Order: sequence, then structure tokens, then C-alpha cells
Amino acid sequence: MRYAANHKADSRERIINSARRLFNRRGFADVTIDEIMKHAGLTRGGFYKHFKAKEDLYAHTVRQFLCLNPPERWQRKHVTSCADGPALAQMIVNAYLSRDHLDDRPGSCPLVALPSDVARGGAAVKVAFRQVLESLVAVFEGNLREPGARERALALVAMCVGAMVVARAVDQGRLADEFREAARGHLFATSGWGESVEEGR
Amino acid sequence: MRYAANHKADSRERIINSARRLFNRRGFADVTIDEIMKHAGLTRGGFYKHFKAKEDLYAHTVRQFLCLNPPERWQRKHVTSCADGPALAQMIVNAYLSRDHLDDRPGSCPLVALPSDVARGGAAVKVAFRQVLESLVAVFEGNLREPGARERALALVAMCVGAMVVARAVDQGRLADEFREAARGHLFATSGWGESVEEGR
DNA sequence: TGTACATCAGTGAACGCGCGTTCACTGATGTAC
DNA sequence: TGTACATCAGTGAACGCGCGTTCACTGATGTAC
Repeated sequence: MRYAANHKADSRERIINSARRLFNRRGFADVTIDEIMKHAGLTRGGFYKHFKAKEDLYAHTVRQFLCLNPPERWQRKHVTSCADGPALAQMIVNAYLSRDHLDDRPGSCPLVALPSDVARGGAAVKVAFRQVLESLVAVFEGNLREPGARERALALVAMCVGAMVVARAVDQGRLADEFREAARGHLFATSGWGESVEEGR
Repeated sequence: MRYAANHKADSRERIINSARRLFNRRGFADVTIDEIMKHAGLTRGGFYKHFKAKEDLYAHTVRQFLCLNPPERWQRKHVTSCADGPALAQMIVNAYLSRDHLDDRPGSCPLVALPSDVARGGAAVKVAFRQVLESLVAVFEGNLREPGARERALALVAMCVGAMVVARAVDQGRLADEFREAARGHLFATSGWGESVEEGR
């Protein structure tokens, strides 16, 4: 072999990474294979040495969010590795509802960036979306007191995702911030994870 | 004129209606002018007698949701015209979080069907999206007690929209139903609008 | 060690198709005179 | 009243472009013998 043993795997990872960031910004339909490959430092034709079709990428790009380590900028700033339990949950929520996350569309959580695309997509991408969703639900549920921990976790995850989704679709930064802050206030009032921290920017 | 005075306005309305239902199902990018015009009972070329470009439709289709009267099926079933105040708010929430609304993609609220598309769209469609959003916030806010009515309204709207958005993107009807029910339970517990009604189907 | 061949990630031109948009045309009616 | 012309919503062929996908090729390295 003329390439290192992990060379092809590295290329594949770069392609998925490139596609993930482009999909997050512009959706599945508007992004071309050519753009994806260029951002991965490759050319159009090579794509089909890695994937059977464009659609094969969708699930991989959604699932890749779970493997990001260290996480993207909006998470690095807010989440430190030394926390766990309610303190960790609090940090994750602050990161999720932060303005950094709102503004970082390429590095965004796919639950916020791609729900409409996934709703129209095939079975594979829906499975990946559900895995990301369930991982978020698990963090919430594990840090809420019984009884009804799961039900409250689902409602609060829906609120966090929903607040960010509408914040992204709105043309007024003021209203977007209101949604983020309202969700954060409501969440800390309901979960007992501690006070909402004022966000510098 | 060889057509009735309102003929062109009627055609325009049919085009927007056709586009709205197709966009709700498949998003802005995947729907073609040809399909839109066929569903409106017209042919491709006539589109440009009504709109300058495809993108001009987006805002009109989102805003049209506000004018639907009588509302679509999932609303007719749940909302009766004789209610107002908290009773009306309760009916609207039951309709919004109903399985009928979940399943009725063509007639869906655009907040649920199109947020990702709008987030990537132009200024006009974002204005229309915000108008629909604010109309929903107003219903909630007007039926919550001070203080903090607006903040709770924003949080609860985010939860309702978020629950429906993720329910649509998930591949398991069971999980989708859990989200709808969790949001409904949390909402009635928070708002004091009355008990959640078991939904027949 | 040297030579011929196999491998295979990546290249970039080409293909085929479909879409948004344009445009010359239709045909029924209104208007000028 | 009759005739010539203007109007304009709608038609459908055509254009131009870009995209997903295919394919013959490259070239560096590994392997057989």
C-alpha cells in the first residue's frame, strides 16, 4: 500500500467532518459533493471510494456529534471536565443554551441544526438523530429526582431544543436571546440544578 | 378582461396553498415549481405571472398559516369556536400537541415543519416565521398570570414547538408520543389551564 | 536483487438528468372610434 | 353596431446551468518469483 494504514480512515473522517459542518449550515439538499470534498482537501470523484451515495453521509454526520471530543467551541467554553452530576448537567445546559452555540452553526448540535431535514430523511438518519436525542435525555433524566424524572427530562429537552431551533429561525437577536434566557430560567427553576449564570459576551 | 375580477387572486391563493402543503412535507429545496403549479391546477410557465422567483413564495406560504380559517383538520377536531381565555388556550395546546397535528405534515404549523429551512432562508421568510411565532406566544402570554407571564410563555412555546419538532424527526412513534405527552403534562402543570385530556384516536 | 505485475486511494473529464427561468404564443374579452 | 386593436392569465417548448454519479486513468507502493 502506498498510503499509511489509517490513511483511508482519516480521509473518511475528514469527509464526514466537512459534510457535517456544511450540512449544519445549509441543510442536506443545498450542499454539493464537490463542496464537501473540497473542504476535506480532496476532489469530487474520490467520494465514491468512501460512500455509495450522498444520502449515506447523512446518518454519519449526525452521529459524529456524539464522538466530538473535545467538543466544539460552544461546549469547551462552558463545560469543564472536572464536573459531574447536577453540576455537569448545569454546565451542559448553559452550553446548550449559550449564544456561542446559537452562533456556531457549523459546529451546532444536529438536534438544533437539522431537525426538519431529518424529519424528511430516511430510516438511517432518523436512527442517528434519535441516538443524539436519547443521549441528551439521559443526561437530564439521570440528574432529576424521581418520580417522573423521565417525563420531566423529555419536556425539558424539548424546551431546550425548541428554544434554540426557534432562536435560529428568527430575524431578531433580541427575541432569540429572550427564548434562550426564558428556557434557561424555566429549566433551572424546574430542575433544581442551581442558578442560571449570567452570560458574558 | 376575459377572467372574473378575482380570478388572478384566486390562482395566486391556490399556488400559495399548494406550495405551503408541499413545502411543509418536503422543505423549500426539494419541491419544484412544476409540482407546485400542477397541484394548483396550472402549468409551469404561469408561475412567473404571480411571483418573481421561487424564493418569493417562502414568506407567503409561512404567513398563510395565520389566515387558515377554518383551520386545518388537527385544529378543527380540538378547537371549538365557543371557547376563550384559558379554555381556549387549553384547546389550542391540545390541538398543537395532538397526534393529528403530528401526522398532518402538509397542514402542519410551519414552526414545526420548517424551522431549519427558515433558519437558512432570507429576511422575508424569517419575518413571516416570527409573526407566526409571536401569535402563538401572545396566546400563551395572555392566559398566564403575572409576574413573568412573558418569560413562561416563551419557555412553554419553545417546549411545545420543540416537542413536535423532535417527534417528527424520530423514527419511533412511541418516543414521539412520549415527547408530546410529556410536553402536555408539563404545560398543564405549569400554566394552570386545566387537566390534560386523554386523547382518543 | 531485479523485474513484472497487482493494488487501490485519489483525479478530473464527461454524462445524463432535472430544475429555475424565459419567451413566443394563445385566445377570450374589453376598449377605441 | 361593427371593426381593429390592446390586454393579460395562462401555455408549453426551450435554454442554461449545476448537480450526482460514472469511469478511464494516475502513480506510488507492495508482492510474486
